[in-house]
Amino acid sequence: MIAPAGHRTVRRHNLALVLGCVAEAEPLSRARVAERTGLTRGTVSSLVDELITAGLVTELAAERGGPGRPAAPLQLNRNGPAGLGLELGVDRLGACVVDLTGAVRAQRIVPSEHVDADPEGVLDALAELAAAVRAEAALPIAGAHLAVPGIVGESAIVRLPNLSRWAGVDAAGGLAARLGCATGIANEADLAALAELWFGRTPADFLYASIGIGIGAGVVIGGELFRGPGGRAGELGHMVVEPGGPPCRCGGRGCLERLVDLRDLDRSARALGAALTGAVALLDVRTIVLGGLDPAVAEPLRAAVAAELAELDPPVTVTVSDPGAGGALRGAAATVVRAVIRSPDGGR
Amino acid sequence: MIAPAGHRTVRRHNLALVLGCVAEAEPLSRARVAERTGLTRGTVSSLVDELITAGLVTELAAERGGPGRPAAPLQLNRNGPAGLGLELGVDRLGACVVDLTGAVRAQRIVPSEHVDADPEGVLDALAELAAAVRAEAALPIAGAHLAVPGIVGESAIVRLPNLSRWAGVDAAGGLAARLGCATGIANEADLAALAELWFGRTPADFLYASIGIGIGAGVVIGGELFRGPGGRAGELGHMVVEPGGPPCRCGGRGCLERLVDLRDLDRSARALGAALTGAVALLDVRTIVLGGLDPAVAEPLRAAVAAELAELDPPVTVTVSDPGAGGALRGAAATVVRAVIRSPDGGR
DNA sequence: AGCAATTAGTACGAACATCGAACAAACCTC
DNA sequence: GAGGTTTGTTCGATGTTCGTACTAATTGCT
Repeated sequence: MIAPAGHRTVRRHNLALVLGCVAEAEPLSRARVAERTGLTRGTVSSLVDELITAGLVTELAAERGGPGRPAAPLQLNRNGPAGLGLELGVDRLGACVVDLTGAVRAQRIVPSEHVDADPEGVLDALAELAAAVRAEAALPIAGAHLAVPGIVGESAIVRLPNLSRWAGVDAAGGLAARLGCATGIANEADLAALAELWFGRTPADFLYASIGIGIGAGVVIGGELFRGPGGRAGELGHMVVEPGGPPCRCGGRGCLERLVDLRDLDRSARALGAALTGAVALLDVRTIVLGGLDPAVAEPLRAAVAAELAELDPPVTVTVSDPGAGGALRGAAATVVRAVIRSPDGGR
Repeated sequence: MIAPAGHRTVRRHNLALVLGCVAEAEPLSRARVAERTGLTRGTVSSLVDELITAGLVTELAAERGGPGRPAAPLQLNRNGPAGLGLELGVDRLGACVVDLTGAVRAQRIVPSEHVDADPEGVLDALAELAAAVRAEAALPIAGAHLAVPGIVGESAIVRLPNLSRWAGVDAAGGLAARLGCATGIANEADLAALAELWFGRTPADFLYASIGIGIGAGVVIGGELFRGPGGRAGELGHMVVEPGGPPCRCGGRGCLERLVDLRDLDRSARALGAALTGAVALLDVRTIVLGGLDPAVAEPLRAAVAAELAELDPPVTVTVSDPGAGGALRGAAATVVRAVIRSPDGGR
């Protein structure tokens, strides 16, 4: 409720509407787009023209079949602006390029132990990796997004529990300078949750629990990431599971993160069950996705956690993350192209 | 991303923009509204004309002061459409009328023990109470909203833990028929949280914990109520505080609701502290408002809970609800007028 | 008194995006 | 090859905002 609306606003809105429609169910003719969106065929034609000249949409050869003039199928431009995803893990670096449809066009992941390494040197290595996938994909890059294993504030890293040397480092800014394109940054669990939403088999509302070296979570409500007022929402690892238990660096006591040890699945499942029961009560999500797990551990843990939540009403479904979804790296890259699809005019 | 935008949409948006601007900082001249909204003075004139003929805004006598033509102050119409708030408590009934500014223009609260009473009879009594406040306020009623102590689904009561005879009763529909106006329904804690937001001294992000016969919570994020996918979000009472503790009817074990007993403030504060620590981690709210408390208990409990949360980083503020905010009843009534202000054309 | 300066609100034409309807294009079937 | 059907484009009408010029009403200075 801040900005006035005018002609421009309407055009922007409808441009995004048409592009989103094509992205959702390509290929689609102009006539079908008109039906789905409620716009006139004439208006759709005008909007599609603009999207084509912007390089976001392409028109395929006419498709003959039934009676009447054959439709010209529209689809997202596979050679249009792409997203560059970057990952700074505790023990690896990753980079990938995703095209407008979300397909991975190039990807590299290299092990890289950098707990004690100089952040600037790591950023150099990451930029080099990015250059390699960019060259391989040979697509125009609309922007980049970086996944980090920690809490992210306003475009700067606030806390990386397992990478203490990064405290206060402006990783997004450093990469933007090295790469020459706008670079966002977000929590690894949040981006993995989005990948699960876009490329996995989740409903529009779920909690993604990333159970790795720490425990993080990404919460998706209504198909949107729920970040909370300060961007720190979903800190599942600091739910209190054992009141009066061992103190945690967060200031609480008996936090989940300190009680989960995957060598003891029963104990871990009980702790996760308690934390997730609370999360379900508070957020009202009915699906839990467990991610970041070793394949050998995943299914037993899933079953044990599901048993802990079995009595809840309404019932809660517990699943394991979809390996095809692509994780935080693809989520980061897809975040960029999703932003393009949401506002095709690119902010003017 | 569903509806196409056109002239109509723009007009609606700007109408709401102007009305919201006046509501936020009345009285305000057309020129100031133009400055604040970014619209042209001409456009604002046109929009204000429409709002005045719709009976939502009134023009006061010109205000002389500095040089130049005196401004005609605009304000919300005190005699415009009003909201009817209704409350179905465990041991009382309430009704109130609130004008467009949110001011209470008539209010009645009567004790009424109806755990064993017939719902239809109770609705009759509530409708009668509503008729009385309507007559007293003598304002046109835009709609009604009902506050209930339980979980609300899609416009029907889903569960009222303390009023078992109401399971499955369509209270909103029954009241709409009796009152002759559209009637919404929501959880008591949610509406009390909104009252706190609109008429109290809270920031735009907080958790309101209603500690009465049960324990509920209303979560406000970014100035908006966070309801969750199924409208059940904020069930603080079913956070797990004592894993493996006594079973709860929700299917969990060791739920907060079963462990809080205000006669033992220390124990209650520890349990609340554990649940709220989890809520803070998950939702990232930094302010907790305690409501529904006896004045004698409120401050000691606040202090005890604040002590439990003292170590958290970033810090969390614990306050007691503002008695001037008006609680769920005023929140219900204000919900109606807020809806009018948000979409002044009334949906066409 | 009278006149300039200042601010508020109104009037009018231009720009722009959608809508509706008519039209042209391309294919299928008979 | 004629008729029917569906797709996509063209063109004028409608409606809303914007920019500019104009009128209105008051203060303050000469």
